[in-house]
Amino acid sequence: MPETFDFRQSLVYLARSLQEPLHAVDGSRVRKLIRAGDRDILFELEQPVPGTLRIRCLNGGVRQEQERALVGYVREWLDLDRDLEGLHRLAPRDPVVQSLLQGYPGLRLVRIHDLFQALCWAILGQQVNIAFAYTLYRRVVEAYGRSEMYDGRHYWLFPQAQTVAGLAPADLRPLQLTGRKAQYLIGVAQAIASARLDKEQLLGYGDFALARERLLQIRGVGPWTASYVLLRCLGDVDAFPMADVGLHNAIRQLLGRPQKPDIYEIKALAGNWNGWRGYIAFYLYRSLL
DNA sequence: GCCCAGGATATCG
DNA sequence: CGATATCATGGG
Repeated sequence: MPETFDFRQSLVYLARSLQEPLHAVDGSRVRKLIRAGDRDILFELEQPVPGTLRIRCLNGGVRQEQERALVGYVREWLDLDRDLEGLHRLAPRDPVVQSLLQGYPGLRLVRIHDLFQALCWAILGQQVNIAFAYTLYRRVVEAYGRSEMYDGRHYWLFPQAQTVAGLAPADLRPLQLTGRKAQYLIGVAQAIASARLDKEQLLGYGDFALARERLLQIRGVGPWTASYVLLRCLGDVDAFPMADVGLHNAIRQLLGRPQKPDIYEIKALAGNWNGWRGYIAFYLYRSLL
């Protein structure tokens, strides 16, 4: 376990919404259902001793190969393999970074493994407040995802792209998605289901700028959504959703300003964060909880 | 009732 | 290319 990691910080972020359908935080542990090849694995993550993490499968045994997949999943989910030295080096000469690192020591990016899920979450979050975005998200999951019951609670898997690809906007409208969000989601689902869009393909470019261009070709994916997905799903820690009003507000609070800084000031600030703009964006999101 | 919210797109000058 | 209109709905 890296020294610059505090599991409790992950839990705070994971517990930010009571409507979150895809994992459940309960005190000092989190439970989550994931697809693992031929079966679904419900696992529990806990920190019995500082500096360690314990992964336990709750719904049956795991073969060695599944165990490896599970460990890999967790390492990606909580961004455990990242060397944050570069980020910490920024702090001494940047009051914003210093304040964030002091405020949330050991916080690491919480990633979204599934590309379809990440894109949907971003699209649902476009131009609406987070609370409403969670409401839409939960409705989509509960309408088209799979769930497994454990210990009196449902654990959900995000819907598969193939499922949503077969829907019509009229199917999603009753969930109170706007006509546009419905179209965007279905379009993204079709792109992924038909393999025109694929996470491995995006990572395979070996250059996040190319992945970004590819994402921007998708209808409904603009600069904000592309950056958000690059950060949360693809792990591009320099991807900064510049147009994000939430980030603007986080920076305003941090600087103790009455009004949001304009785009030029934000660009100037972010200019000092080269290589780590996305990670700092995640810390800024955290500061809004 | 009003303003805001983790935007994207089409259209215009 | 930059500014503007439109979408469209809940939260506070």
